[in-house]
Amino acid sequence: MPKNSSLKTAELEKISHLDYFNIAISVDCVIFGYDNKELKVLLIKSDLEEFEGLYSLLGDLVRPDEDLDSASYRVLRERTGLDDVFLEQVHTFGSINRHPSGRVITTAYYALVDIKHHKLKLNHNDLHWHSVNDIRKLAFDHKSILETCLNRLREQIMEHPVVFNLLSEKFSLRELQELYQAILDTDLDRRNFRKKIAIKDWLLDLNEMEDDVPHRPGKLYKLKPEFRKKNQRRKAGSSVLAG
Amino acid sequence: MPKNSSLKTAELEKISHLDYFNIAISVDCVIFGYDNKELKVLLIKSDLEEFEGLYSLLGDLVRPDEDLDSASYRVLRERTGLDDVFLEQVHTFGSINRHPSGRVITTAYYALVDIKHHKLKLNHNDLHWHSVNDIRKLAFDHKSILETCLNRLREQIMEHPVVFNLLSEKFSLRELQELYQAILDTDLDRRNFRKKIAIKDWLLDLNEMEDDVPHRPGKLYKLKPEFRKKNQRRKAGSSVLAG
DNA sequence: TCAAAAGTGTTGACTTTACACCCATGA
DNA sequence: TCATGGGTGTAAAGTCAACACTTTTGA
Repeated sequence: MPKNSSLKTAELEKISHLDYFNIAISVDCVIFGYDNKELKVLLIKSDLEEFEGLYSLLGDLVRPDEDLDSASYRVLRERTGLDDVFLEQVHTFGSINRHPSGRVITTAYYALVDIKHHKLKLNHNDLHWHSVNDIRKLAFDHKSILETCLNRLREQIMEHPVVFNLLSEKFSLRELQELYQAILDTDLDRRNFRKKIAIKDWLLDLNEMEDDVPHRPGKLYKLKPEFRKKNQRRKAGSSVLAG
Repeated sequence: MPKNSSLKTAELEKISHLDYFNIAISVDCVIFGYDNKELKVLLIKSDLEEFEGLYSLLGDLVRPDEDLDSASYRVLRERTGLDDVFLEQVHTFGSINRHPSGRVITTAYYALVDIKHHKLKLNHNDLHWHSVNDIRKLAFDHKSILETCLNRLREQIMEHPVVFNLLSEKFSLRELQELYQAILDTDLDRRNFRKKIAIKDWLLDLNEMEDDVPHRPGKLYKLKPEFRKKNQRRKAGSSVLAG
């Protein structure tokens, strides 16, 4: 018994919304990896004739029964086989003509994966890792999406312990510094870098040494478990069901 | 003449997208104002029966022929009459059940307006300014959207000259400090605050004094013109046409 | 024995914080 | 003459950037 007769119910409003269900929504994932002292991004050959020869980010339309985070997580899982991955929403791109097939608004996420993880299996011949620095042109507005995500990554890395998702579990301080340098595209002072990392107190000294380097080996560290966060929501939800 | 016959054209792909045109997309604006030493937000009484008695943010569905920024700008203009407003995208909320009328994904923006601007005209009886600190419950997931936008605002204000959009053109350093305190919900040291603002070099000394205060009047300042940015894209586009 | 990187401290510049007094104005 | 806020400087603590030498290891 509504007091105010001008109130609509959700059911009634649904009808008037129908006109607007003609914009599609997608997610695009900027999947970063790290190899050979370079920051990489996972790209696929575009399957649209309009963009023949160009690469694009990995994305898909959002399904009616999944939320945005799940959709990007699904894209990631389908393309890489990985299911415990750091993933963060960055920005939504909604220019009218950004997609030649029609009106598609896309929400961009960035993901950080260990390019050497044993579970990583690229599921498609046209999927390849590209050095971020070498990328000139991408399909759609994906170059601009990539830049936005790279900027976000750069803002995050000194404040939050995220880059460890790009490394194997054990790493030396040299490897860590090289990774920071690759992301920031700059050189860092070794002593200052080590001091800064020490203050954060993110690392656990494993009392192990590198054994595969052609020079004096460094100590190995791993991220303290309390700072691992990756994709919490998913982990909680699925691990109960998976038993 | 495509070399690879598996390439689709955009026209072909359009068909397979049709299944997905059943998610609506909206924008929601967290419109901040400042009055009486309190940070305010503009809310409207929800017109959905499900949320009777609750307030909600100002939003609307995105039209097929407008981009996201334009849509949020339109909401702002329609609701406040203002057309030169600071507006920034914050985050996109896409939980499956966030809207009782169906699947609606929303992109949140925050706006900063001068609550005393002579052009400001609230176009609806159920539109009111609410103290951010007093808000308990909002319709939909709007409380969480508000919190996300408030956090973003707090992150921005020391780095970027944005808060001036909440003040009249001329203001004293006391007014500016009170505004920062309202946004951050904390007290600031007067001398340190003034030093910090002086270093930014954002302000122009107008060589005028307050004349409406019951105590010693302070100097008046305004933001240097080169730091005004508000909604650049719109201004550029419309001013040419408007002549 | 050489090449490569590990490991490690100090100094100066700068930034941040805490803190107190006199002044100008209107009521 | 009182209450209110305007306006101002300094010292101590902390942070940041620059910089060099000795050690360990593998080749």
